[in-house]
Amino acid sequence: MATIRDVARISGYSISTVSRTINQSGYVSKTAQLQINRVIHQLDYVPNAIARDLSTGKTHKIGAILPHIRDPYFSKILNGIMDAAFANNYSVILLPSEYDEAQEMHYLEQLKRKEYDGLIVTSHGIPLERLEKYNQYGPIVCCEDTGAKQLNAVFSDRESAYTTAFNWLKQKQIKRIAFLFSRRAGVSATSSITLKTFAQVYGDLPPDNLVITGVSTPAEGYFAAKTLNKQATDLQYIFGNGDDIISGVRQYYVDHQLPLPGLIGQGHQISGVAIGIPTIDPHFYTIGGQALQLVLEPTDGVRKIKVHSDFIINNKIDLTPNTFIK
Amino acid sequence: MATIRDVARISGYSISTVSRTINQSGYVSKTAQLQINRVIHQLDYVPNAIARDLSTGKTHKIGAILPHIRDPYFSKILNGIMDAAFANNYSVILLPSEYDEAQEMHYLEQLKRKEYDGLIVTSHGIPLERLEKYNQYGPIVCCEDTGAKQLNAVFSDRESAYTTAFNWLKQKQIKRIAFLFSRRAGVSATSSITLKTFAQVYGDLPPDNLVITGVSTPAEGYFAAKTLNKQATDLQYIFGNGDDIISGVRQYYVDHQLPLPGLIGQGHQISGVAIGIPTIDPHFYTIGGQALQLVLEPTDGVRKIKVHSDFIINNKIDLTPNTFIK
DNA sequence: TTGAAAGCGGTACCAA
DNA sequence: TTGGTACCGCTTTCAA
Repeated sequence: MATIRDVARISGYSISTVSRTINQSGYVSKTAQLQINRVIHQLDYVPNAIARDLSTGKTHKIGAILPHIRDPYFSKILNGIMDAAFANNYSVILLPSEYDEAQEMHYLEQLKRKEYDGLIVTSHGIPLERLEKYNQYGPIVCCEDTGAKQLNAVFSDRESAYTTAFNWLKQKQIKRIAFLFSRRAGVSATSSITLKTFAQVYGDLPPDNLVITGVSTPAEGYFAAKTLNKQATDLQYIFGNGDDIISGVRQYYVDHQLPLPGLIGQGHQISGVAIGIPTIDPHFYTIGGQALQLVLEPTDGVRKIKVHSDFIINNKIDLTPNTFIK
Repeated sequence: MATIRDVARISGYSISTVSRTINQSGYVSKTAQLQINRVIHQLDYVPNAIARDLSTGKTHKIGAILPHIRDPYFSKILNGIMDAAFANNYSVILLPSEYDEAQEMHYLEQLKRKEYDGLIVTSHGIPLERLEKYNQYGPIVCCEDTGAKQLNAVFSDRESAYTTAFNWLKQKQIKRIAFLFSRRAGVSATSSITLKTFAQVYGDLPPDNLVITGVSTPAEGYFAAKTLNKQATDLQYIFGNGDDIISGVRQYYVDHQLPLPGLIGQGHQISGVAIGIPTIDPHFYTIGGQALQLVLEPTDGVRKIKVHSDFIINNKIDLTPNTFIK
């Protein structure tokens, strides 16, 4: 592989002149350019990216920590990040964590090592305090409400959509509502907000036997339905943590020819449209895009950006091409 | 940010000794280790990844070219790549192309510039010949049958599943079958194989008005259904290029209260399970994993790996947790 | 067991 | 317009 030194030597010009030619910066005579470009072509030379990165101190890469991409939630957010990165001439590195703290720490260390120029944390297992500490080593953006913490955030304003949804249920005289969460309220911000909003509308938290945690796949939804069917009588609605998951729930009732309770999904995914259930659309694609924008921004202080979310009652296929991208 | 030089200076040892301590290579006395580690800790020092990459000539990153990740096809394959990369201590860089040739060329150039150690091409717009040329600059693996080309490949053996599916249809006396493709047969390998296999079983290609191309979203599926319903009478089955897309097709018939033709999907996605249609499962997750394995392998010659695919008639939710990951 | 020094392949300042 | 050269921060060989 030819280097800039080879080009310089063979063309008879100096390294500096070659560098200037490559980067089209500073003064280079037409003749020099011609000569140098000829040699570059002849040697099939291209500058080495790593060397350039080292010299400039930038990698033009942003790391995206996500538990996994099995869930459309993360696919959508990632898609938002990716498109925005692309538009800004950055590329994104996938950093799967499975919520493992050690793994997440590893990625934070990599930020410190300048493996990437910034970090987007879509979801995490480690406490926010830890993230906060690593902010000094490079820009970090979280995709959740970081509250009083000194951490950039882009997150969905779910309260409004949840409030709308719960009021809609209340108006329909619905009382017995079950909840599905992936992680329990202490750990997951989403779970806490859901329950808090519910309590605001209904005046009280749901009973323990109507809150199921540890559900994050359709199959787990299926089993959650089994549990609910056993322990909860008169169940009227199930508020799920994803349309796909609710599909699993529904399957259980269908398989056992049981009367189907009302279902509400989240994520505005295809599966929800297929079975025509109401859903919460938190606009993950937008969140991802904003997060990337923020991580690239010169960080004078901390910024928190709230993204609007919707409760979609009449959930039918959107005929605008490419809508499900987002 | 402290450098290895700072550590050397302050600890009183040489750079080499510090380096050896960090990498636990070569001989370092216990005392030296202790001293040096103390200084490392005190300075909050971590080695710079870019400098290390430059020195070793490796980035520990693999680029994954994909048109987009809206389609579960690419999510699954990406998931396979990602998990395998993780297991091998590599990370993956997302390289979205939208099938744009210029963009794909750009990524190939980046490979040449050593931006990553290897490249996985899940799908592409540029001709294989082009890819072949760039093989010299770093390992490239394609996720399709590369035929006689000198290009590593990991791909799905779809013929067998397609043959099974078409025989199943034939046995049911089904004659009028429509096809949905994202790109036309000349461009897309999948389309060609589908039609070829169909012809083998049925003895003839489907009539032109039963082949719809340019369909790659549920919304486009919806419109395709509209077209089919107009121009194709007696339609018995629709063979779609994705479960999600077929969901869009189904929606059209449901919306207009038309008799639903038989539907066959592809990808083994949740949406297909939700509406209980037969589907082709090409095991994309496995393909992604194998592709990564291959790109890391010391490349003595070219390898082609075929991954088995299934025709799933009784498509119900798989109750093994996490199955839809794959 | 340790250290000097030559890379790795660029960038960019400053002098000519 | 051009070139010399000091970085960027680490690895690795070889001699001491």
